[in-house]
Amino acid sequence: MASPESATDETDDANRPPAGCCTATHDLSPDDVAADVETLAALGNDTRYEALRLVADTDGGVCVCELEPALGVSQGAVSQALSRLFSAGLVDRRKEGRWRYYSATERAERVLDVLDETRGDRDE
Amino acid sequence: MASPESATDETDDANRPPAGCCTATHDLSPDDVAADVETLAALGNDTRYEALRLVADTDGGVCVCELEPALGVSQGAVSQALSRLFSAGLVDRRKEGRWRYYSATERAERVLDVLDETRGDRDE
DNA sequence: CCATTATATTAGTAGAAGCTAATATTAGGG
DNA sequence: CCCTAATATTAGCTTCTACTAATATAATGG
Repeated sequence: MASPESATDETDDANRPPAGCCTATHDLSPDDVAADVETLAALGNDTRYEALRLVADTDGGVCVCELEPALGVSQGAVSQALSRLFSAGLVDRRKEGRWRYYSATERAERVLDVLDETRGDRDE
Repeated sequence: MASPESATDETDDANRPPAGCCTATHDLSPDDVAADVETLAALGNDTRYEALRLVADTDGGVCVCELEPALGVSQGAVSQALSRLFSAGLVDRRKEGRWRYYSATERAERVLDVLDETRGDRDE
């Protein structure tokens, strides 16, 4: 935990890693980080990921009842999954009669595309 | 739960949602789904997300000791975070002397880029 | 060899997540 | 109005997560 950047002593030279060391930082605001993490966490779950895939594959939008059999969880769970995707900005919803149709947002489509394009890249 | 696709009765017409209804499917193998979900779940956590951002922002690679102060968790936790990112295919690692350097994979860079490009898109 | 440093691993635990089942809400049609 | 169907919400429970603290492993240098 000595993280050699110590100006305390110049004598030891082999004790310091090459790169511009210590306490790296990035330039994202806490809000941006939170938004990204929420987006990713929302998708990092089988039920929600599959739900989004199904939603994204359908043009007109999908209603909850269509997803229930495909996802194999209860109606309540499907509704919860879609709500979470919605608040993460990954789906839009539109009400029509007694149904509610969900469709993927641009952000969602882009993320899914990148996953498709880079899947199987075991390292670069 | 009646998911109107029932050929049982033609009489009710208002009872059926417009789109090609029921039991949507996608065309990904279970392994692909699992890989994607693991990738996303690995990133859907503050510590690991920040760790990847820091790793991705540094050219030569970052060693564990540099991340510990920035992430504000214990050394063990940093190591666990990086291990998880590694097995999710989001970082590569290289050993050098007594340090281990981590760097972001192509998949990781692409995902981060998409997040940057689409952040703030509230729908569309 | 022994001490030290960097990282990994393990056990234990507090808290979060995700499900089901039950109940509430909203909309349409006799 | 009341009944039914689609979806949302809530409570409760169980399983998983992510951490800390402690310990193990590897590499370097006296």
